[in-house]
Amino acid sequence: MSWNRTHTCGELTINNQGEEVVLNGWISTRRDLGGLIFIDLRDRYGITQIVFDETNKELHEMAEDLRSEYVIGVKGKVIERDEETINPEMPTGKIEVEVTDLVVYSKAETPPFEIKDGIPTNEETRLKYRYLDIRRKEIQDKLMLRSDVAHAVRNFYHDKKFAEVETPVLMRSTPEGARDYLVPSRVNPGRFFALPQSPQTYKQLLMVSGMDRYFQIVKCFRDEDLRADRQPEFTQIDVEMSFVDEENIFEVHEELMAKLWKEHLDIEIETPFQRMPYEEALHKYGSDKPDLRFGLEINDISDDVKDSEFKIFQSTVAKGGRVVSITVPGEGTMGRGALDRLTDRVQSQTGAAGMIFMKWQGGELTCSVGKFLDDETMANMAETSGAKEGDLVLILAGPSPAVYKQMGTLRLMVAKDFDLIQTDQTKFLWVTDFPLMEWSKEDLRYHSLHHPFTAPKPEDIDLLDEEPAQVKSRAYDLVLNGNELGGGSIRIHDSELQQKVFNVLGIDDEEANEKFGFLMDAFKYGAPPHGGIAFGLDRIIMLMSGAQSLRDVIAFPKNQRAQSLMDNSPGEVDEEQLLELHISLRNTVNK
RNA sequence: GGUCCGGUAGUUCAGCUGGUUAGAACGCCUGCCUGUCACGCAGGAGGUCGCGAGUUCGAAUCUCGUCCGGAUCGCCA
Repeated sequence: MSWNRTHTCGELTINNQGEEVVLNGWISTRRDLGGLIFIDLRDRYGITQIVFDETNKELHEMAEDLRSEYVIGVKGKVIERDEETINPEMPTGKIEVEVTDLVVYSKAETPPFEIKDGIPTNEETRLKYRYLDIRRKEIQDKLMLRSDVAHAVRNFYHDKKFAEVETPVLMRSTPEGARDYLVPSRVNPGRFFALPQSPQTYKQLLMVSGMDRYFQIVKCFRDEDLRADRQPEFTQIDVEMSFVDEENIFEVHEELMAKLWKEHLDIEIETPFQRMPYEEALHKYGSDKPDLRFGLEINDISDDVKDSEFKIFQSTVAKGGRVVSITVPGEGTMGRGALDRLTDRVQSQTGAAGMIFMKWQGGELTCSVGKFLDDETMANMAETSGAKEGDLVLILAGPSPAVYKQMGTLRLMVAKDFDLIQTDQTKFLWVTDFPLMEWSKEDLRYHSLHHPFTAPKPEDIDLLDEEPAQVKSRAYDLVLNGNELGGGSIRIHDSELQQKVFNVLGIDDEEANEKFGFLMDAFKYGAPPHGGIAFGLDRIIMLMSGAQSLRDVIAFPKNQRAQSLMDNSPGEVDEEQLLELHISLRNTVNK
């Protein structure tokens, strides 16, 4: 049984002086001065110092046995501290509680790591004892931010007349996209549910149903390899709206983002956000999620060098590739060794064949392949690159668009190396006009860039048959400081067009009908034009809180092998369970 | 699946050109201490150097294999 607390450990101030109070909490630290014992009592709300002196011998003896992380309750009186013993660092630092009664609810073993902020303990240990990790304030703060943001998001959509609708977690597996997590059906031998990669089809069906505006904060699942910013189960803010175009969706969500950043980080965000077509993002920044907090824009110097003596430049341009550059201001003094190391990194991280550099120093242009280039060519290259005296120009050559992506990676590397990123800035950006599909060399067919329900730009529909790769889509991504926060599109709401897109994607009528027949049928009964978007809530919280890893903003995350080190999942199951599910394990599985 | 980094006390790390009994800090335990808040002081316990094989008179140290963790590429509509 527990004593009813009168206050939390974060709320007593000088105004409570003289009050008899009851506190419950964990022992954070104990400072035993012999006749006097101080304890920092901790709960989610804060820390309050409690004091035991020797006026009550029995109580003092009990206090001597208290240890870190014991869970206790105390009754006592709020005392104003003497001037010289005030702790200005703590909100409760002007008072302490003089204990008159103590109960130990539960003792604690010494934890494997200290429960305090800034510990260097490796993640493996922290994940195994995640319940202890979450006792730490810096993790609790992140979970509280997440809780507050989720609350604000719900209020925001409810205020705008969105309906919060839950969609199935057990659904059918669909082709396209990420690998599904599968769930066997006991009552349907040999059949499987899939966990949703997103509630995409359901939210579109809700539009057909006339729900008009839908949102959901919903778990999604993708069975792909993990990264610091990628977990197998993650949470989306999922949205769909009827009778809208891109601008309507942008407007609502610019307001949402501005509100979140203002109310939770006290950062003013200007709206509307900048918009940039995919092609511009690729050509200027070498990325579909450009970080706009620094310059280093990419220049196309192909025309300057296509007739030069340097064979690589010549042949690259002749084969339809590009020669591109970035100019690093004031770094013309960079030494050969440093440039070689940078070249190595570029090669190993981007697959670029090599890197060429040019320096402008003392009024003279020098280039690593200068003996093949005349002065005029180098002058043109420098001019197109926007270089000035003292600058360094880095050049890559290769097939497009690969060379742009390589340059995009180099651009980020250089920005980090030379500390060019203005980290105090918050640069939201809509990237628009994505290609609808791209050719997959592996599968020898077209793949949707976004998903197969994305509407093509009306003016490009005629290109679907002849040049699918040229068709632009009505998809958009929201990017923040080089991170993809979310993406969406205006959807196809016409069953014939949908069927056509499936066909171009290599899904024949029969398969389309089998896998997506329900959606195309639905469109035959009156489908409103509609579109939507989904944001990664985990990623938003990660960026808002400055966390380095998604794992820090998820209460119970998985490690890189998609395992939970705490409960040791996934685990084996009994033969009997498998039997019920009509499943037998292949003998390639190592037991 | 590839590449890179790492694995030594409860924790974080040092030791790694092979050579006495594997060290430090924090934590933990004991004692002293009435104004601490990173309390202080004195003392103490704590190790299968991830695991296996090899080289060697001798391996934490060198080699190979393997397991584990992380970063990253592929992958992620």
